[in-house]
Amino acid sequence: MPPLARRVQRPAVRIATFNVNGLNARLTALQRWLEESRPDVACLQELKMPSERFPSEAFRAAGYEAIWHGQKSWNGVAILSRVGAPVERRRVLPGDPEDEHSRYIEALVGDVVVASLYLPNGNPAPGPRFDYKLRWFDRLLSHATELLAEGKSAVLAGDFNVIPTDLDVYAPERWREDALFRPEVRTAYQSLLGQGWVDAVRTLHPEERIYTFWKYLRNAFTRDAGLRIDHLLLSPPLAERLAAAGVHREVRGREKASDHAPVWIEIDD
DNA sequence: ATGGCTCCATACTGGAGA
Repeated sequence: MPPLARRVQRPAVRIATFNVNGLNARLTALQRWLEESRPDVACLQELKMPSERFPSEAFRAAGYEAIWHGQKSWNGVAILSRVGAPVERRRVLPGDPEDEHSRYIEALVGDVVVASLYLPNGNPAPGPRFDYKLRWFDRLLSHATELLAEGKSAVLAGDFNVIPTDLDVYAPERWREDALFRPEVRTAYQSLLGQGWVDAVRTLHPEERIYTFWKYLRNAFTRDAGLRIDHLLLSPPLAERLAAAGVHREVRGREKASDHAPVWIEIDD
């Protein structure tokens, strides 16, 4: 498509992902971000609350219908939409009936398959927690293949806990042995791309240093000592319509901020 | 290798995060 033709079209759908690091602690900041940026679809991670405490009324008041999968203290994922209620397809990543972490939820929003995922952190590595991360990643690879086979517009959005390349971390050498950066997880991430999934932010900004997470410690945000670990991966039919992508960095700089910033994309109609 | 910070639990301290 020629650039001019793209420019005159109106973006039809804006999809965002945001690891809120505790929905109770973040509700006010989250509501402010929703009012300001008005994403059509927002995928949330790290709710850190039981499902029965999810503040669905607060989101409805803001114009969003939601589906969610919480659990006490840890994990928890949700999908919000203001363009029609998300129609849930699954709330568990297939492949391990023993896995009780709430790290995956998937819905149809309009004609787009939307998945909100929170991949395990995996530290310390090596060890059982890292093994769990790799097993979870294998399950994601299997399911992602099946999603692509449907041929639909689809997005895998969330906190992948993967730093894809040296460009995605402020100090690569310090992170080599970390569970977010070890070769095994980078290879798994590359396998997703190899299947045909498109990393929206990196595709539109191939050379730019873009971060989505900064530790709370040691003024990491002020020093811009960040990582890019929150991603939106698009199936080919959706990637064809990708118009813009970025990070709402300013949200990370506010009072009572999450340690992650929202990541967003715009999809042409 | 550790600690710095923030969240959650039923807590005055510890686990997890990344």
